[in-house]
Amino acid sequence: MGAKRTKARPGEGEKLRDEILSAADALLGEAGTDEALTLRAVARRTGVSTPSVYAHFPSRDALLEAVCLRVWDELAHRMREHAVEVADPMRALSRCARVYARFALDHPVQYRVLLMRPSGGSSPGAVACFQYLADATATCVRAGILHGEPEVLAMGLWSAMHGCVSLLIAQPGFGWPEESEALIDTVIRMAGLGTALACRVPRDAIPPSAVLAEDLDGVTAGWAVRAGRTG
Amino acid sequence: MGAKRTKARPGEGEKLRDEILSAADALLGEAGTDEALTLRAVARRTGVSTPSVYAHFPSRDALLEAVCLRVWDELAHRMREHAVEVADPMRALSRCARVYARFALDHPVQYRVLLMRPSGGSSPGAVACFQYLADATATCVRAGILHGEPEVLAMGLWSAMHGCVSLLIAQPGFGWPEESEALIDTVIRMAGLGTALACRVPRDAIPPSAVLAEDLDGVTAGWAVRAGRTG
DNA sequence: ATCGTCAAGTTGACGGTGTCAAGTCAATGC
DNA sequence: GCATTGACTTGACACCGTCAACTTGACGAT
Repeated sequence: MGAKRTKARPGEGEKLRDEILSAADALLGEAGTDEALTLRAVARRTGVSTPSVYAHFPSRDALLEAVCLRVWDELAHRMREHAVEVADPMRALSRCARVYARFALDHPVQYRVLLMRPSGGSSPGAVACFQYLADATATCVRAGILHGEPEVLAMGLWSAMHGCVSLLIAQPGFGWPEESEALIDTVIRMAGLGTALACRVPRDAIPPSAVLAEDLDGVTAGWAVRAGRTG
Repeated sequence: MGAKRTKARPGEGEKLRDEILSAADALLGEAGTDEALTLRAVARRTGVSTPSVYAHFPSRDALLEAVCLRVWDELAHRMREHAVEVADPMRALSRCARVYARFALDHPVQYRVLLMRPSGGSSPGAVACFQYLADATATCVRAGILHGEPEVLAMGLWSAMHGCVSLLIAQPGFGWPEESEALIDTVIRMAGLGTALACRVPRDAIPPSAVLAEDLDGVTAGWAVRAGRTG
């Protein structure tokens, strides 16, 4: 809309900031790429001249980051919503990871901008993403289920989850399983069980295959029964 | 260098293509960002006019992809070099994953361009990366150490490894362990062991924490001895 | 030896981009 | 009523990818 705007009164400059963010958000949503977020496009859509954006954001990148961070509130909300009433810490962690993946795939553009781009320092989006997983991991450690430094374990889990969703986002043409949920499930199970194991066996690499296969067969025979009963 | 070029003779047009690729490679290396790869900069450095690049590459993106794919030969070479003479399939897989991570961190710009960007189809770089891990995984399956669909297991492993290195690349300011090798080790152990376990326990989620902790304690007590002896 | 041909490169331009310096203009405080 | 000030605009700069049209120069054939 190129409709005329009545100039805001002194003190109401903040209102334009929100309008700019909304216009930017709409652009991202419609185009599905951050390349569509042009200062000129944003300005045109807000009904304002291009350099006016600079009154509220120091650069295009700052605007891009700000508009992408907006949806992070939703991540916080989903995390809170799904974390309650899950007594078992390991199941809570798995739930947390699933919410994480779902959030990333629901907001691929924003996730890509904040987590898959060279960011000078550490992006606030990344810190938030990690924190939720780290909290759930720490709970497992406190409960005696996982052993080791919670932060390191959480980084491992985060890596697995991020790798999964970022590949799904960046390489949609790869021959993934028809349902991306299947891959996410696999990664969650793998990362969860792997973390549980990796923090118990000694640090010097993966045990030899013979040992691995033999011991695992014993363990999983038991699990096959129990998990079937209680799941 | 703006030095004059003697125009190539007919049939020697391919030579310019290589010079362009080299110039582009140097630009990426010096700047550490693909944003420095400007058609004008490439042309200037090659001693040629800007549109001449279009005789060999249909677009800037095509040139960028081509120059990044160049280092993939090195990945192939490293894989072949390190894969030989590792008899234990599980150790070979772990070795393969380590080489993968090392390669990615040694070529962050190229890795980012080919794997961390929205690519219409599936990028050849991604396919290659996956293939090496998939081969090593398939060997483990054939050896009876891992069970399940090799492709799915490999995707899980790939996710974990890619997540690890892509976060290290894109979020260098995050509070990672001082030595990135430590994180890589953790992820490899975690992903490897997790894959070994996840393809054995039934599909319906992670076992309840009580079961998990109890069984794992039994397993890992044995491993602590054996792995210490044979590692 | 000269000419036509044709590949190889160049010139110049177009529309688009982020960004900045200077100017405009209405509402406010005195 | 006037100066001030914040909000916004105008106009420009340098750069970008890309394309159409033009020039150049080496070659084979005559």
